[in-house]
Amino acid sequence: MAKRPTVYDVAQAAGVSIATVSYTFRRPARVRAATREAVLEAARALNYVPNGSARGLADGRTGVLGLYSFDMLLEAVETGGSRPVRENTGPFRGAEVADHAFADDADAEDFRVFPLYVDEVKRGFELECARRGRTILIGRGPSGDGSVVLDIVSRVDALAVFPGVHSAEIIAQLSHRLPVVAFAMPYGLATVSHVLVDNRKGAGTLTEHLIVEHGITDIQFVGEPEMSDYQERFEGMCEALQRHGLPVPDATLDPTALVDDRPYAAVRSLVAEGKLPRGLVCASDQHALGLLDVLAELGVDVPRDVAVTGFDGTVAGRLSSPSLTSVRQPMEAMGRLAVDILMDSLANPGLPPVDQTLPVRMVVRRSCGCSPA
Amino acid sequence: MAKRPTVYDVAQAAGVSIATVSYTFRRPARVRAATREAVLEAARALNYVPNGSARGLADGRTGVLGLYSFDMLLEAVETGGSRPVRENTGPFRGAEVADHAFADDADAEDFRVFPLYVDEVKRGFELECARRGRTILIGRGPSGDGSVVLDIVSRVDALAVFPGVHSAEIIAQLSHRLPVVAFAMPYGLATVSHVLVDNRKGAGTLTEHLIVEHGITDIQFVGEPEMSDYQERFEGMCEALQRHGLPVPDATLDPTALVDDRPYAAVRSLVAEGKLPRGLVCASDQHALGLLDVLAELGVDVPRDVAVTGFDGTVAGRLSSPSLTSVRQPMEAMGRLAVDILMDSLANPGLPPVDQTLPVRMVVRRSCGCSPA
DNA sequence: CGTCTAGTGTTAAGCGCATAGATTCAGACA
DNA sequence: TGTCTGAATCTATGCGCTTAACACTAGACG
Repeated sequence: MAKRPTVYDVAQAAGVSIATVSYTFRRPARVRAATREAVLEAARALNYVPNGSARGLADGRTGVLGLYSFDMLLEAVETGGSRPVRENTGPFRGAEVADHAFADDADAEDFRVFPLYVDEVKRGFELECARRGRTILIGRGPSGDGSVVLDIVSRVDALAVFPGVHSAEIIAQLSHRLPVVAFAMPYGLATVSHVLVDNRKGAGTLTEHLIVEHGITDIQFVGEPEMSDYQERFEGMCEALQRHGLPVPDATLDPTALVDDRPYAAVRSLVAEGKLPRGLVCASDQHALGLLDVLAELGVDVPRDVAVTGFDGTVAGRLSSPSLTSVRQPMEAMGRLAVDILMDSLANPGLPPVDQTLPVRMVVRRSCGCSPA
Repeated sequence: MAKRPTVYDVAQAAGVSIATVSYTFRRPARVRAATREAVLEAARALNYVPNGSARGLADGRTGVLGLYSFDMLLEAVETGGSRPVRENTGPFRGAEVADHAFADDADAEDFRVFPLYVDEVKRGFELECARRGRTILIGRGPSGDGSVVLDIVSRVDALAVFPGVHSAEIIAQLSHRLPVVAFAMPYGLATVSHVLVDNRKGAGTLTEHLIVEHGITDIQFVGEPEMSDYQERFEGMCEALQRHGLPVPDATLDPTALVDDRPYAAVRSLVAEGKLPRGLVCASDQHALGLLDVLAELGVDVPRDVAVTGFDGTVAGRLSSPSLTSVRQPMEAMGRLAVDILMDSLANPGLPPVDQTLPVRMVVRRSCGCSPA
């Protein structure tokens, strides 16, 4: 690779000082038209591109927005995602891949692992950044570990994060160095902005649908209570039950509990005991899909024996059998909104963090017992 | 935001020179254990994070891989993607968005615009980078314009690009400054590596399926010939026809040609003249979906009146009605392979660029006349 | 004992750019 | 002609880090 020309080279070629070269690019108005042309001409001839690192160092900003995911993959597996995600270690050799590019195509083909909720939000973020001509630095890492995200924070002006289970502390720390917006939990961090959705209302709407349209009166919730989003959805369900004078479960069915090394222990035992409720509201589409697998395995028919609902509105729920009644989040808008918030914080430092909650919308499909067109 | 601590602060706190601080992080073995601990302790206490820009400037590398798309969105619209993509200008206001987050939910909901081919490849790229603990700089911009990509090249060590129609020259230029790998065309650039798929074989397989399984003997190709991938697919189709002694069209049906401001002029007139062939092999799933819309509008039934095939194997083709018989590209593998190639080039400078071709696989669904399970 | 070596730590010189402040220069004006 | 002003350009410094080169110390070894 050729040595890259610098301001010095351009300055020499144009017969000016490096300051003039810099001003030509950063504050063209400050430079006489003729001089400016000469500089641009020289730059063009030399194929000059300003060095991003040097710029970042000199003026203290990078012009880049960061997007970091505390990895949900592992978590997806743990929560009973049907198929294990590809092991994330060891070398990847291109030469070898050509021969079995479809080795685990069952995964690739069935869109069950992509695009997930995160991916659609990320897309909104990218689209909005592209619209504004901004570039994005993307990274991801295990939920507990801060090393990768630290590598990022020093290269971006602001950061959006998908929090993991154990990331609250790290996120709080980051927010002291640069503007941070978190998708969903952990809210309550006073120094972090949040893009949220109306979890309560969403879960409530689904629950009422089961009650009103399908006459179901015994409903339980599948999801880990320790995630605040899930907690809110659980509460939304409970509130709806309450409004209708129905019994309210005092705990969720934790899908991560194992029996014989297999997830959904609680559901399995309910089935075994013949005590499965008529309705199961799940914390996410991923949970619901995992649940469908388990129920199929146990010979329980959905929706005949039990109605199941998801949350998110991912493609996977549309492709499953039966297709998933769910609540769709405005993911693209969420991603765009995050950019909006970050740019605002950059433009007006000192602005306090903001929380914005977006609406969700029910998507009725087959897993609840409806058979839409 | 608090002022960020530097090596100087850490050095002072630990009672050593800045060199020792730097070595502690870069070459721990060079520092006595006790000293190292002291430095790490001080760094921890101060919440120190090395500045990425300074590092990049000092040692000439950033540790970041770039991924750039010469924007396909506009192109997708032009080629008759059914729905126009959101206009990409004007401000985006978060405050307002809350009220109509689903304003154009028809788009969001029907996964027709996401994930596309590019998105799945990008995912593979991201996964592989995550696996290696690398961060990615992502950008996109209009096909003719180099300004955004230039902003990127000075911040990354190597770059993968989705070429646009008019990007060959820019890409060639980039490849003189850093390792570049291009997905698909424009190959022929001697300084650029390529990740390719077997377009000929893919299109040939589809064509033979139409011939052998469905007894179709008149087949034409829908796609712009100026893109070399499409050209190869066209040729693959022609070769298959030839092998079976069938007539070979001498040109493709260009979907961008307009009649009354509407795309697919060629197809429209064939229909009007009652000369529509029995088989239409499309350059991509997007083309095929656009075509399905047009045919539906014209009252032509697929697959009864005409068999249609796509290329790529995107979700959209799975959700369309009828679902799309297509060829699936190993997109995740393609993305991973690109990372592999770039890392190799970085590890062994001087290595010549490589071209790697991955296999594709036919996915039979309903648009060809089959009715799989 | 003097010399060498390996192990540690420090000094100092950039990396390429932005920009405050100094300098120069060309009118404007008295 | 002398002075003042504003525009155009330059000089000089620093952003935070890496690293070659050097300095020092404590054995090892002849």
